[in-house]
Amino acid sequence: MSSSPTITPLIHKLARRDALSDEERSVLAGLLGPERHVPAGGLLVEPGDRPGFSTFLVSGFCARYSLTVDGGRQLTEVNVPGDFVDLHSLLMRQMDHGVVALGDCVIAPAAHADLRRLTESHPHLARLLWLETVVDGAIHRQWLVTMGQQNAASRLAHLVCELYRRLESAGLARDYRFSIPMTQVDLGDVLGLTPVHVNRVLMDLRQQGLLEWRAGLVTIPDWDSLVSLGQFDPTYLRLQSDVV
Amino acid sequence: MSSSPTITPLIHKLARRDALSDEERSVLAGLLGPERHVPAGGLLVEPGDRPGFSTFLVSGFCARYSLTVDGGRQLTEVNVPGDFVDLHSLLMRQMDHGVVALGDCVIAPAAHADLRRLTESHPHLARLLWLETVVDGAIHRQWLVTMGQQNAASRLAHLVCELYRRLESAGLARDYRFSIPMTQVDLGDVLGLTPVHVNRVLMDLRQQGLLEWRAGLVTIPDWDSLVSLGQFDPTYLRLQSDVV
DNA sequence: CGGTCGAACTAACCTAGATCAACGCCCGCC
DNA sequence: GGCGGGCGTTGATCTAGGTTAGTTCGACCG
Repeated sequence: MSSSPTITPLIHKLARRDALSDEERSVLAGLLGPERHVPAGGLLVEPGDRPGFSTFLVSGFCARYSLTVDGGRQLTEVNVPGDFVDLHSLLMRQMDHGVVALGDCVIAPAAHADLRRLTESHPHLARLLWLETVVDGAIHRQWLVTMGQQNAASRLAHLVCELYRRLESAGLARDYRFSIPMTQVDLGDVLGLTPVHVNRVLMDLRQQGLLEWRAGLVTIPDWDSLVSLGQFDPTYLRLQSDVV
Repeated sequence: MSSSPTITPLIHKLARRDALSDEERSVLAGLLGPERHVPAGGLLVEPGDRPGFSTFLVSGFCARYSLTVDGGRQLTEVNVPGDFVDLHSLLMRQMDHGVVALGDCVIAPAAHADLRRLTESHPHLARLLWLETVVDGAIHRQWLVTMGQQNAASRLAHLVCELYRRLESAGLARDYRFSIPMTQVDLGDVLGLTPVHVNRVLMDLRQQGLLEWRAGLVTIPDWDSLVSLGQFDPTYLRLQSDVV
């Protein structure tokens, strides 16, 4: 069980928030189990599940979703490589939502028993993981603000800005372009819009030269304008150090 | 510094989720500092603050809010007595949002230094507090679902159901009635609606015999219908035991 | 090589909710 | 005892986004 390269994104991510000792790094290295592949559209977790482990996203993209009784689907967060998609299931045993693979994903489990043991033996690491779940909450709050106060174009702009910064920070985006396997239907489920209207907004932003989103490839020709349209302020993502 | 009655709602709340030892109870009892009063409309925390303590709501109601550049205000959670309103500030130092008193409030601080010490010495308690922040995230997710998928009337119905169950669980509501100092403007800021439309929806539900909301006093004549209108399922609130 | 399926795109029409503008009520204040 | 400011209420009008019902195009497949 030597440390696999799987874990390095997690170490990088936590170390960006606060310094990690060598010992802490080696504890993290022992946390993840064997990798597993999930095809596009597959479910990593289903609502109501009581998993015995939390799932770490090694590569690919997935999203948390909830279904409504009348057939609606709302995506409540998009996860990028380096994220724990359901770390909170350590505390809240039964999943209140599912997680769907947007494209092909590689995931690795971290057993709850090990995580619980970690909270006993390594409180500083535990606080860093706690912070991960707290940042999820901050992302949710920000999405609530955009849903409640901004129109479709602003919401879309905000989402693209958030994804770009998070991917950039994970080393998966640069030069204002990135690729992500989300269809216009998926976007509608994130933004609370119909696919038809997503398309209209997308065409509109394209014509204004603010955004290209074609075949999973996103290009941002005018970052500043997109930021101001989406009223995007990245503070809530806590991508810089924030000692805990 | 003997234990004040201030702390008992917190002990009750945590004990509802998992058994607490006498020693854990006494640690909690030593956590809260002296009470402070905040008048209606006052700010418990402002965006950008870096508080050295987390604020516990002893009595009254408050709400987390974010402001947008064009003058909008979005309330992202309503807090009821027994809630920590900014427990996450222990991890995420700088506040990404503010907290406003909806009516007169009594609050008590828990020093971050003490909380951090608690995570070292009492991991089980730490996990219970972690769960508190995780439940906040679940509430945010549920609100995202209602914002994205439900119309004004359903959103309002859902909010009232959530408030009733949370207040009931805190011993502050029974017989399908409770009082809460929220104006129609506040409701609009929660639901992402204009006060005008909140009023129309309220009048409508009143005429249908589903809901009375007058002068801060809420009455639910037909709980089942309100639940089904709001598609309310209380699981996400974790009001029952959920061993951690 | 035609057939099917998923995804992007388009157009015509419709409604939930916003906007704007009053008006009444109550309560605290000068 | 008048008066100004929240708060609730109402009506007329407007618009962002939903609904319905397509077309197009490329990828895969038998």
